[in-house]
This record gives sequence, structure tokens and C-alpha cells, in this order.
Amino acid sequence: MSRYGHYGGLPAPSSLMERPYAPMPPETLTPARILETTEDVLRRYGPAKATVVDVARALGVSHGSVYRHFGSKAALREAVTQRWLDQSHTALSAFADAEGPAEPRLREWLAGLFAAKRHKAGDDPELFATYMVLVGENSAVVDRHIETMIEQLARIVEGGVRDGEFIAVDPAPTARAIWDATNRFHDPAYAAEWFRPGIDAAFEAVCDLVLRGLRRA
Amino acid sequence: MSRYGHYGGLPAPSSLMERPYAPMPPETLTPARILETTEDVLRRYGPAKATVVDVARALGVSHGSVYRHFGSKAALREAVTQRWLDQSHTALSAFADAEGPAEPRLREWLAGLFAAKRHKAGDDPELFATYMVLVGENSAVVDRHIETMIEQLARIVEGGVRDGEFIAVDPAPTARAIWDATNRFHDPAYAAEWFRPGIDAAFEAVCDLVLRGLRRA
DNA sequence: GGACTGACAGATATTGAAATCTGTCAGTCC
DNA sequence: GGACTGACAGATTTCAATATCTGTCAGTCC
Repeated sequence: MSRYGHYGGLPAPSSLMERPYAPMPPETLTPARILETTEDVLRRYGPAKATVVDVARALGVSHGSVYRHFGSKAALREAVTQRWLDQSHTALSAFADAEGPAEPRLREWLAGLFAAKRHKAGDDPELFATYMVLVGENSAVVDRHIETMIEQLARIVEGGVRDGEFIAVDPAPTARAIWDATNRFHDPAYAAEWFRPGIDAAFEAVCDLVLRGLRRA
Repeated sequence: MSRYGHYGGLPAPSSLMERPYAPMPPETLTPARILETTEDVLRRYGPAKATVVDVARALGVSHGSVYRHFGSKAALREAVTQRWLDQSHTALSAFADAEGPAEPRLREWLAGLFAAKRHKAGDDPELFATYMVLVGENSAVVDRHIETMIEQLARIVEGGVRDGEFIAVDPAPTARAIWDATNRFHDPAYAAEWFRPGIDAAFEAVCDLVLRGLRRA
């Protein structure tokens, strides 16, 4: 039943400090392992049914042990949300920090974000729905994530302004305006629309409008 | 208890056809009167509790009589939604059909839409929440409403292109792009953000970006 | 005869008792 | 002595019985 449970007759590890950077044996309870198992439980049971007791059971420990690492169920779910959002950052920062002209970089960043979100939503709709719930529960984490995304945008805009490719705008508020204007193509609440015919044309149209507003004539 | 109920000893009207365009006496059951009462019941009990029986009770008739005019509860709610959305059209079409340069008209149309929505949300949050639920139930009605709004936008854009004020764009898809880009400022799902500090600056920034993308350099 | 009623079947919502879960902590076990 | 357990109180969820609602229609009443 459990993917990690019943570590049955195995002896508990005695000295873990011999090789400080070696991977922890699966018998050691760490935040990372709890997080992984929580994702697993969430995936299986869904956000409504997944309980701390389920996570503990899957790990083969008592739920009291889980509370030793995460102060509350909310904190545990928040950490899972954080983890998931962090993945999104990394992939896109490549575009933000690349060399070359700003316009295609901005286009690719926006298209990359849209494509990534759409894949997440399409490849495993159930898991996506689960994360939609978590995201709804953790607006503070999400707000921070959004700020990071807008900072990436601002870096691209700043580059474009510096190179004279874009008109002289204030990068930070402009980045926010770009984020807001493309809202429909990254807010998961609109995921259902991302699979309608004509969505790519609509995305292109908004991108064109935004980029025309930025380009030095 | 009921605002309309107990029309007690009054005799039923005998001949209604004498003056065809006279206002119906309140004792006559008409779709319009049912709609009004339904709005009232919705306002009082909220979308979850308001029932067809409640509406009938408020009208002082049996619920069977309500079903004579509206085939189902869903149809009744849909009609209420339609009615509400129709009000939004009318106010803004003034901007869409006005004379003068397109840029300020477009700006005022967008600002007018945002202001109207924000007032609806702020003046009576409970009623707004009620209509949010109705709107969620009636996506077909909402989709039609959105098409009408985009048509109004397209008329402004077309005027701007004709007068050489805007660059030569295809009005219909451009209007849709403008609608999409300003999404955050008209989709009621974001109502909570409309009262955060800085929202007006964010709105202006998106408007500026969009209008710069339209203006002939 | 056409507007309206009210009883009805099936669907949906409410309720309260029982089960489960969250979060704590004194105590156990290396 | 620090990681872990398991019993516990209070909060939350589940489940099944009960009540209410939706939609229909034969029948009533001007």
C-alpha cells in the first residue's frame, strides 16, 4: 500500500555523521523526505482527503513525528506549494538572464511561461487541480512567487531600455503591467481556456500589443 | 415577512385588454414581476438558499405558477443574470458610440468599465458575491455578454484606425487583445484586488502600455 | 378554457451523532 | 538527551436519516 512504509526488520542506522554529505538513508526522517511523501499522498488522495496521518502512515512513523518537522498541516502544505512554485522559477530564469536582444527574450519568456503552465495543466489535470487548491490556500507564498516572476520580467525590460531597444520606461512598474496584461495566460484559474481553439492567436495578439507598446518606434 | 405577498381580499382583475400598454397591476403574474421578486429573494437569502418556493411565496402564488413562466430554476436564474449583465452594456455603449478622438474614448471606456465594476463590488459586497455565483452558473450568458463588450471595443478601435489615429490593425482581434490585456480589471474574480493600494497605478500602467501599442507613432 | 393550485416522485440539502483528524505533550526508548 | 510514540481534547469530517426542494400534472376555479 505505502510506497515508503514497512521498513520492517532493518536495524536503525547507528552513526550518521561519518559522511556528512552522503544521502540520508530512507530510514531517517527529514523535512525533504516528508515533503516528498506529502506530494505523493496529495497526488493519490487529493487535497481534500490527504491528512497528516496519511503522510505519517506512508512514512511508517507516527503523526507526532511529522509535527516535529512541520509545526502544522498548513505549514506542511505551504512548504509543498513553495517547492512546486520554485520549479517554475528556475526554468524561466534562463530566458531572463540570457544575452541578446530584449524583444525576443521577452517573447520567449512569456511564451515559455504559457507553454509550461499549459503543459502542467494538460499533462496531469488531477495533479494540477490539486495544486490549484494548494495555491488558493497559500496566497502569501504565491504573492512572493509572483514578485519573483515580475523581477525576472523587469530584468529583461531593463536590458531592453539600456540597449535603446525599448522606449525609456521604468522597468519595475512596466514589468508589472506586462504581467497583468498577460494575466489570462498564466493565471491557473483560466486553465480551461488554454485548450480552446484560437487561444494561441489570442496570446500572440496580446504579446504583439504589449511589445508594440514597448518598442522604440 | 414578504414584501409582495398577501394580496388578501382584492378582487382579481377581470379585463386586462382594455389598455394594452398600461402597466400591469401588481396582482398579475408576469415574467418581469417574477424576475424582480427573484432578484429580491436572491438579495435576501443569497444564491445558496434562494429557492423557487421562496420566490413563489414572496409573490403570493404557488411555485407551480412560477414554472408556468420559467421552465426551470436554472432558466429563472439565467434570466436574472442576463438582466444584470444587460445593465452594464448600456452605460458603456455611450463611450463606444461617442464622437471624437479614439484614444480618450478607449481610455474612458476602459476606466468606466473598471469604475463601474469596482463600485458594484464595493457598494454591496454581498449582492456582488451573489451575482458572482450566478455568473459562474451561466457561462453561456456571460460569454455572449463578453462578445458584446468586445464589439463595443472593436467599434472604438475601428474608428481610431479609420481616422489614422491608431496603426492599421484588424479591429476585432485587437479589441479582444485589449479585453484580454485588461482582464485583471474587469473579471470579477479579481474584485478583492480592486481595493488594494496601487491598483489605480497598475490599471493606468496597463492602459498606457496598450494604448502605446495602438497609437500611430 | 386558461391561469392557477397542490399533491406527488425523485433529487438535493440539512442535521446531528459517530468517526476521524489536528495539534499537544508526558512518557518511552535507544 | 534527543527522536519518537501514542493517548488525549477539541475541531472537523462523514454518514445516514430526515426534511425540503424541483419539476410535473391532474384537477379546481373563475
